[in-house]
Amino acid sequence: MEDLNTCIREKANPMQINECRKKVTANEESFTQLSGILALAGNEVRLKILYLLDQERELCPCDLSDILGMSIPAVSQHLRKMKDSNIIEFRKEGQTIFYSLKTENLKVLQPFFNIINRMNLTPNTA
Amino acid sequence: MEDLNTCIREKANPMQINECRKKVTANEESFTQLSGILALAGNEVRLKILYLLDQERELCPCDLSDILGMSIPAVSQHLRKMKDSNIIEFRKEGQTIFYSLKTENLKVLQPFFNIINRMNLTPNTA
DNA sequence: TTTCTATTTAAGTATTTGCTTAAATAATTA
DNA sequence: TAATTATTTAAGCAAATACTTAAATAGAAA
Repeated sequence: MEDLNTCIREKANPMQINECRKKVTANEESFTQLSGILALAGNEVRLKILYLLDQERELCPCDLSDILGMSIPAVSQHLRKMKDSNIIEFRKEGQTIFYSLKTENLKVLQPFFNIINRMNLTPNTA
Repeated sequence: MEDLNTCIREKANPMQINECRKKVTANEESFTQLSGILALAGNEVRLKILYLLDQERELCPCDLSDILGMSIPAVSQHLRKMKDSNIIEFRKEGQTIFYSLKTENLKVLQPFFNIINRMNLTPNTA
């Protein structure tokens, strides 16, 4: 009873643990970047927004609010988060702002959209 | 000044909005499921754990704690979360518990691991 | 200019998250 | 049996989230 909550298994493989440590540190940046994008897409509202932007090419906060049935500020704050993380961009047309996906991140996001479309292969049961 | 914070654009396309609503409701379940998995992988610690489980086939909380440099209870709670969401499973060997990825979810997770591996194509600058 | 429309921003709040430490389980060994 | 080891669970807490409402900004139309 000297080092409580520390668990140093006799059967542990120090070589394996060391190799794993190396892999983690070598990819540290990738883990940070990727988990950031996944965290954004890991919110149901934002995943829907991303999916809709992919489908429609571009949409404004007003329409998104209408489609998703939630307040405009709520939508706007989600859009800002994604804009700040550089996964979406916008263009102005009068007082309307159209948001769209940044093509750079499509490689990461496209598989998700494919999954969503593939998951729902029974649109009308007829 | 009658319906503040509601924005009904004249230029909005009601057809488009209606189609979008349909798409969202048709895929409601997919959005919930997928965003759940993405939220799990959207945490940097958990993404590392998933990556390591993929690389090593299976690992115990003790070794993961050692590799990641964090407390065993912290690791254990992440593992529980992923076990509860059915993306990992475990087997017992004595008092050691080995966690591994559930193969069902590999289709969703594999692209992430590929991205991590591809992101780091300059391991040693020599 | 004033009013209206589209959007953002700010402030407040309830909920969730991810850790900490301490205690509880459960299998193993002495 | 008691002590050790591997792990989980519980309680507590600071920080992050995601909404709300109200106010601010800015372009368009009257």
